[in-house]
Amino acid sequence: MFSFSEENYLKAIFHLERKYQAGVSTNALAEEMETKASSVTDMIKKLSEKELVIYKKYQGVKLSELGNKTAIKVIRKHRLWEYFLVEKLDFNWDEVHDIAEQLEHIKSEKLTQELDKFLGFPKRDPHGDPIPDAQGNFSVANKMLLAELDKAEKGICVGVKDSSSEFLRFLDKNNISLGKEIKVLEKEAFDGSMLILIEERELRISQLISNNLYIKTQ
Amino acid sequence: MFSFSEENYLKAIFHLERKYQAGVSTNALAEEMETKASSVTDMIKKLSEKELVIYKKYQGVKLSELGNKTAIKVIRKHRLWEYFLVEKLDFNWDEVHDIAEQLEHIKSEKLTQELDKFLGFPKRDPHGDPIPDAQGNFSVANKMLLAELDKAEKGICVGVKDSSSEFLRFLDKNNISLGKEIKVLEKEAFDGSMLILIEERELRISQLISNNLYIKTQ
DNA sequence: AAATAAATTTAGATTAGTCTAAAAATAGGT
DNA sequence: ACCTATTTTTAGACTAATCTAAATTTATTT
Repeated sequence: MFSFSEENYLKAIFHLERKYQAGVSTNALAEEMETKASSVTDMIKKLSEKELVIYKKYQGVKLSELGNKTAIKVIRKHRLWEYFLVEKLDFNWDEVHDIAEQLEHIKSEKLTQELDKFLGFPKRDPHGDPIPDAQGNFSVANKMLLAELDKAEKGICVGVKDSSSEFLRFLDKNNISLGKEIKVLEKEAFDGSMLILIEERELRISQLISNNLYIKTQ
Repeated sequence: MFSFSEENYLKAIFHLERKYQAGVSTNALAEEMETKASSVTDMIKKLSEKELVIYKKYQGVKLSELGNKTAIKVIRKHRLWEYFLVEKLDFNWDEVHDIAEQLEHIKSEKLTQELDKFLGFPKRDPHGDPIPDAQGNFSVANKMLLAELDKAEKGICVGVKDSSSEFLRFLDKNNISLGKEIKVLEKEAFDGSMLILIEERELRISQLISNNLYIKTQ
């Protein structure tokens, strides 16, 4: 079907499209893929020939219908495997990304379906991201960043924006996990830090932290 | 670490070494890998530079200590995944080979260990082949081919030599599965076929079949 | 609107893995 | 021991994915 590299580009474009609806630039894609702009141009041409993306020179790329469908399939597999690793093999949520990056490219419709069934058709991966179903549908939660909450407001922690091992381990260390309620006690205008209440504990967190935690209000 | 292709060559050499202890020929390897002899020579050179095989021009190859260890790790993963697919995801034993061929290349020591633990440290895969443990040790069963049994002898079916989907489905259709007792009622010298007794049923099977079924006698 | 800066593409090279065709080495038969 | 057939290796080419460096296009600034 498609190569690992092609699938990785599609996934990257999919994610970047959320940020740049007008079209994903070559440089943005190069940064996301940790490669050079010239390599990106080459690959985009190939994806364009295969009708996976819409591309006009110098104008950036967008996923075609087919490209979108393909990207979602890869993301579905990635998130199902992450769920499997955490729920069945006792991995911590900070250890699963790199392994899922490999597993997401395994080609077998039946495997994906059976895995989904075995896991009980989970709706979200360990980082709170929605898992697309077999038809490619997934819920787009009405979540917001903790940093956007005002003083005295509260919400449930539902996801992380940064899912690096470093950030996740920081959260573990401070006993912040998905599903817990967080209330903003104070906001410091000077540095953007905030004092929060979580499980009876008061905790001061920097803006970098609150900018990477997704919250659902009420 | 090593590429998919390198790992596949190591695995192929490992399997062929059982047949050709003196060294695996370029042509034998080419046939096993379904590629050309010239491609094999190129790859052998690379494996030799990486000290995975012992190679002298025109003399065939053998796995080095490192090559052997590496091949066994890949085989361990292949068989663990096959077990997973059959026991946890309800795959039939004839459907798992190609998927395991992909999964065997996933790189993560921890994943392999946790999967092994999750599965309860199984000793054999769905085709009766032994699963190497974390140290690379596995039992070499004292099995023989059904075709080698004489009239009136019996044994337990413990494995298959050919694990193609076609052969396995033939066995399913005739209700022959691992663990069942088979008794040889008659042997036909002319065509090598035999009449066997399995679960009260009498069945005539060709030599091609009896040559691909492993039996353990007491 | 021209000059400059930034982004993007092109040209040409590189590596891994493969191929075909030709050359070289080994093995077998007499 | 020689001739022939088979096996194996070498030489040169191809594709996918990448790179550097140069050229081109677009964007920004004055």
